[in-house]
Amino acid sequence: MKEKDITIYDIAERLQISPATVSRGLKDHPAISQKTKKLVLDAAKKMGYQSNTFASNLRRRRTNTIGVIVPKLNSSFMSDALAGMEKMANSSGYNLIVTQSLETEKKEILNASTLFNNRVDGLIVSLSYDTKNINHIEPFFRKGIPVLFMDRVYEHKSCSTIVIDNHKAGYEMTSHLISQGCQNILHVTGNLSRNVYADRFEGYKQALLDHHLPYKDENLITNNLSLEDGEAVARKILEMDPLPDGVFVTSDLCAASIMVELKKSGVKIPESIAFGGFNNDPVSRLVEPGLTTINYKGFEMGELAIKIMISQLNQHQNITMTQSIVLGHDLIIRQSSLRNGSDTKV
Amino acid sequence: MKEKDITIYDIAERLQISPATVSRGLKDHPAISQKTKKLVLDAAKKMGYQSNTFASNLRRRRTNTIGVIVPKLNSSFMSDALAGMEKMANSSGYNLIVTQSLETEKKEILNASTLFNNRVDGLIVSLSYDTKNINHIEPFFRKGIPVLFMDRVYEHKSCSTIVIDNHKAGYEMTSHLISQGCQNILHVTGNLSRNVYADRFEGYKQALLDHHLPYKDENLITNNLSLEDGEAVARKILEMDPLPDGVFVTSDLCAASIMVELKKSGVKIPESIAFGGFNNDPVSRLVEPGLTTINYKGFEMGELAIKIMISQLNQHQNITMTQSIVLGHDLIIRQSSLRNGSDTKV
DNA sequence: CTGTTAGCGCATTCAA
DNA sequence: TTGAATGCGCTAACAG
Repeated sequence: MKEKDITIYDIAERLQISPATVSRGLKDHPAISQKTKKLVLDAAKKMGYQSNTFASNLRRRRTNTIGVIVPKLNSSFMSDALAGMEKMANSSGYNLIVTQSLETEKKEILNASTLFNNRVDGLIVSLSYDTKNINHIEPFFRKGIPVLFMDRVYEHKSCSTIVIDNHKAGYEMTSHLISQGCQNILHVTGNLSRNVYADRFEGYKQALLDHHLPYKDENLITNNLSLEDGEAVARKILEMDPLPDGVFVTSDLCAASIMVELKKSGVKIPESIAFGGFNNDPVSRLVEPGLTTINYKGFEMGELAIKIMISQLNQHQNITMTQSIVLGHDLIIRQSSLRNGSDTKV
Repeated sequence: MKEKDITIYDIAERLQISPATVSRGLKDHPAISQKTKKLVLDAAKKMGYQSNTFASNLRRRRTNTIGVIVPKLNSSFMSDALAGMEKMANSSGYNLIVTQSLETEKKEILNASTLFNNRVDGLIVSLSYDTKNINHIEPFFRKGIPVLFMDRVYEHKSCSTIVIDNHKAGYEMTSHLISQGCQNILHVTGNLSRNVYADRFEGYKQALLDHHLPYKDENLITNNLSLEDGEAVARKILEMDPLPDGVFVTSDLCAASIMVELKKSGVKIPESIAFGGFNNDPVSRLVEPGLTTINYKGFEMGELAIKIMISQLNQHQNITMTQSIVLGHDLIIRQSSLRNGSDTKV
C-alpha cells in the first residue's frame, strides 16, 4: 500500500461535516440537500475517494455479490450463460464470484462452502455430473439465502429453477428424425442422473413409442460427450449390424465428432445415417453437412437467472417466492437430418 | 436471515474463553496450545460456525480475491483461460471476481473501478478491442496492487505480462503456407491496435519479406472475426481477381466460416486456396478439411497467470518483481493447408 | 436536513 | 499461552 486510502472521515474533516453526512451524500439518501450532496461528491472525486466495499458489506450485512457454481466454465453453453449473467449482474450493481466444480461433487461442496463464507447474497448452481444430493446447499436454505438452479437442476421446494423443456426437445428431435424415415435411432447422451439428460432421454423414448417404434437398450450410449467420446462412438457404430439410420446426440460437439469420424469411413450423412445434435454450438453451422440441432440460448438463460435472483433479493426476506421457469427452445433443421423435403420447422 | 450467524464471540462464551483465543484457535496461530485449539475447532464445528470473510478482510486489509477483466467470457480461448484461473485460484485459497468488458473501453473502465472498490488483492486484465490507454488501471498502480496483463497486453513497467509469441506464430503460419506453394496470401485479423493482432500481422509481413513475396495492403482484412464476418470475407474473396491462393485467419471460427462459405461456391480447399487459422478451437478439428492452426492453450495460460499473481502477492509489497512470460505455442498442420507432402511439424 | 453514537465480526497489539 | 482493548470503514438508529 503506497498511499493511504481516503475514507469518509477524511472527506468529513475536509468539509467540516460529519461522516454520516458524507455517507449519505455519496449514496442517494433521501434526507440530504442537493447542495451538500454536490459538495461531498466533488470533494470525493477531488480527493480520489474509493468506497470500501467490505466495511459497507460488514455494516449492511449484504454483499451485492452473487455466487455461481457451474460444472465447467469452458463449454460453449456455460460460457454463454456466464456472459449473460455477468452482463445482467453488472448492470444491476452486482458482482459475480464464479466457481466451477469440474464435474465433481467434492469440489462443488468446497465451492459452496467458500461462497457461503463469502456471504454471497444469492447462489446460482448448475449441478456437476456426479452430485448425489444437495446437503451442501443446506446452509443457504437455513439462512434464507436464495438459491437458484439453472439447467442442471435439483427439485427442491425453496429453490427457483430455470430450465428448458428437455423432454419436449428430446421428443421433437426424435420425432423429426423419424419423420425423415429413421427407424433405428441411436441416442448418445450424458449421465442420466442429471435432469437434462434424463428428460431428453424420456422424450426420445416417448417419441419412439408414439411412432410405434421399439426402444432398445443397446441404442442408448452414455458418456461425457467429449470429442474423444465421439470418436469412440463412431468406431462402435461402424461395428453395428445393422447400422443405425439415425443418431441423436445431446451435444453438438460430440455429434460433429461422430459425423466426421464416420465420414472418414465412407458413411453417407444424412443418406445412411441422419444426425441430430443439441445446443446450437457454432460448430453445428460449420460441420458438413450442417447439423440439425436444438437451439437453446445460454446467454438469455444466464441473464434471466440473475434477473430472477435479484428480484428475489429485493423481496422482503420472509416471503421468498420461488419461481420455476421453463425457457423456450427451437429445433433448427439443417442438412444432417434431411432425407426428404417433407419437414417443417417446429 | 432466518438464523443468526455464529460468531467467535458465541464460541468464546460457550467455551468460557476470550474471542481472541478463539480467533487464534481457528487459524494456525503459533501461540496457541494444541488443547485449546482442538477445543475451539470442535466447538466451531458443532455450532456450525462460518467465518465472516468481510470482517476478516476489513481487519486484515486484504481479500484473498483476484479481479479479472476479460473482453468476452464466451470465447473458446477465454473460457479455457478462465477455467485454468479458477482452478489454480481455488486450490490456492483465492476467489475470482470475473467481469467482462464486452470489447468496450467504457465497460472496462467501469469494471476496473468496481474491482478496485472491492479491494481485490490483484488484477488480471486482457484488454478490450477499443481500449486506448490504461488510465483506469492507474489507481491499482498507485496503491501497489499487482496488475498482470494476459494475452491482450499493454506494456507498462509495473505490470507482469503473459503472452505467446504472436509474431513468431504469425511468421510460422505464413511461412508454412508459402512452403505449400502459396504466393498470394490474404490475412484476415482483428483490430491492429491490440498486440496480438499487430504482432501476428508483423510476423505475416516478415515471412513474406523473407520469402521475397510482395506485401499488398489489399490483402489485409480486419474485422471482428465472427462467423458473420467470415461469410462477408468469403463473398469478398469470390470477387477478387485473381483469387488468393492462401488465407491466414487469426481465428479458427472465422476461418471455418470462410471455408464453408467458399466451398458452397465450389472453391477447392486446399487445392485452390489453402487455409490457416489460430487458437486450435475444437472446430478446427471438425471442419473439413481439418484446419491448420496455431495451438495456444488458454487453460495453462490462465493457471500461470494466477500462479504469477499469487507469487507476487506473497512477496513483500515493496519489492514487487514483475515478470514477462512468453508461453510456447505450436503449429498444428491439418489438411486445409496441405498441397504437397513436403512439410514438417514445427 | 444533519450530527452523535454505536456497532457489524474479526485480528492484532499490548499486557498479564 | 491467554485476555483486554482497540479499530478496520461504514451505515443505521436516534436525536436534534
